[in-house]
Amino acid sequence: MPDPALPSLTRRPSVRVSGAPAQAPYARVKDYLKQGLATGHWPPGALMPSEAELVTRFGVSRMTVTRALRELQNEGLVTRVQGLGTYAAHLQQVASTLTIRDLHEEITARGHRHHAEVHVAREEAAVVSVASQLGLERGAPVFHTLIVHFENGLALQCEDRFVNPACAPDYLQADFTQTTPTHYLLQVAPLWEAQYSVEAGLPSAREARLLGIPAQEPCLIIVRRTVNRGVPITVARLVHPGSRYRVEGQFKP
Amino acid sequence: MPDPALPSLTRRPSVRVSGAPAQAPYARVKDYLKQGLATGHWPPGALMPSEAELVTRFGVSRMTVTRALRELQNEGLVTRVQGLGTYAAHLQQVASTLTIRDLHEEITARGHRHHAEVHVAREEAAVVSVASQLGLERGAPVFHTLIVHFENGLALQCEDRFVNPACAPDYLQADFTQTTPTHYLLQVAPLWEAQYSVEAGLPSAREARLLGIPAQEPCLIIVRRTVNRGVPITVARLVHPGSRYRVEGQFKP
DNA sequence: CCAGTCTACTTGACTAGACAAGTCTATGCA
DNA sequence: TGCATAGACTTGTCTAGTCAAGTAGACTGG
Repeated sequence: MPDPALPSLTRRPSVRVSGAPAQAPYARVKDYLKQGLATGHWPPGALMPSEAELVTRFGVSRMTVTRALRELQNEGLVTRVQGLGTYAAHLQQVASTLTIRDLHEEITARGHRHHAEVHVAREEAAVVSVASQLGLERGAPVFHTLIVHFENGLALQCEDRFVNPACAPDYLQADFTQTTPTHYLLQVAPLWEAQYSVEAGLPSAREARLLGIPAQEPCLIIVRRTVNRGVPITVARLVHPGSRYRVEGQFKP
Repeated sequence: MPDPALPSLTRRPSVRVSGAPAQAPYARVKDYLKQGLATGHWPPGALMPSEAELVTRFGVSRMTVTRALRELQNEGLVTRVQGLGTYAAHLQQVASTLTIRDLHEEITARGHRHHAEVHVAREEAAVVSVASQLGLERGAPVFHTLIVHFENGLALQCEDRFVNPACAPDYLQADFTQTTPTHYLLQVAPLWEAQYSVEAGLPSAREARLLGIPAQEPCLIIVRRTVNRGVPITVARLVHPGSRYRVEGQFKP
């Protein structure tokens, strides 16, 4: 396979000529490969240059080339197999990502006012569905909160949450008009793993009433389960009026 | 700050005793730090051990420690500042991620059958909204496809897509009953950047008819805009019946 | 013809140094 | 007192080499 154009083969320890940005060598190698991938010079599945080739081509040490390739691998742009070589990744298999942020942070970042109404905050006996998701016995005590979050006085989220008491024994003592459960739980137990599901659906009658929306309004429903070091912490159902809330994100390889 | 328990200070080049997994040194350092973060030994914002400290503590070279720390940094678990040190990250500021996959891949991965109905596939003059998103003049020619995707005979997605002809001049020649537009476009121009928005809403009358659902059924609506090397490629509106489709994902630091 | 072995090439991981550059503190001078 | 500067400490990046381990193809003996 021939090579894409090399960007100036001048070497010597990244000399900063006048106001030039002076890119680090590993970044130069990385950009060279990235550009070849972007232009289709190496179509998905193609064998890319070996480390040794890049070493001689760029006149850098192998560690430098290795770093560039490892970062491309972490970004999902290439696949590396020991003994075989480096291959251009099948990008269509690369999953894109969406961002979900903490609600309080999101609202204040917009320069808006956030407040919360606490409707339920008590200990309950776990029903089967909750118990199984939190890894508890049926009937075991769990903490239950039902909080409605407002942005500039308009209901944005109805947060129905169950918490494993073993992970946050003082959960119910927190003042959830001042801090969000997410924020509190992250302080008590750092987040280690979370599973999400996002769907569109109708709110329950109670949720519609709490959110102040018609029962037929489509809602964006996020169910989130958080696990810390193998121990389930919390399960939450977050219901948002479809007309007021959307999730946005971007994907950059 | 005192130190979390060290996992066996025995060194010497990772000797594989019997069937032990023999963890790589950089992974041992990484796990040590990860565990300290998980147990709250270094709460968010705390100053963590310097590279020099870890070098003497683990008896490895600085490159090894650097790699462990750089990977933790890429995972968003620590923040590093030149001249200052390494700090435990404020996890609550870390955005979680959701995964969106190519529909055809998703359906076949479930072992189900995928087929598509092409309702529109033609060149049109761009209206203002489309032109601005694709970076074209109003009235410029754009390719427009409207395709409904089925999983085991049940409509799952209504895909309304506009494509920049400059990026994929032969787009309309493709057989979209055999390949998805996403798949085709990824072959023509590798994906470099994408912006998403996910919301719950009602389908248009036409969308409801094409999907075979009532006009009042809540739908998960994803709007995706893809850009390759600064040039907009395509804008798509993907409408999914809320009762049949959800987006799932997980977040692992 | 087949099975085993050998070799060349590849990535994976590491070492022990080096220099650069950013941040803070303590010191000394005007 | 106020300011400049010199260290000490930190991360960022690089070099030139080493050994280990996985893969594929060629070569050889039965």
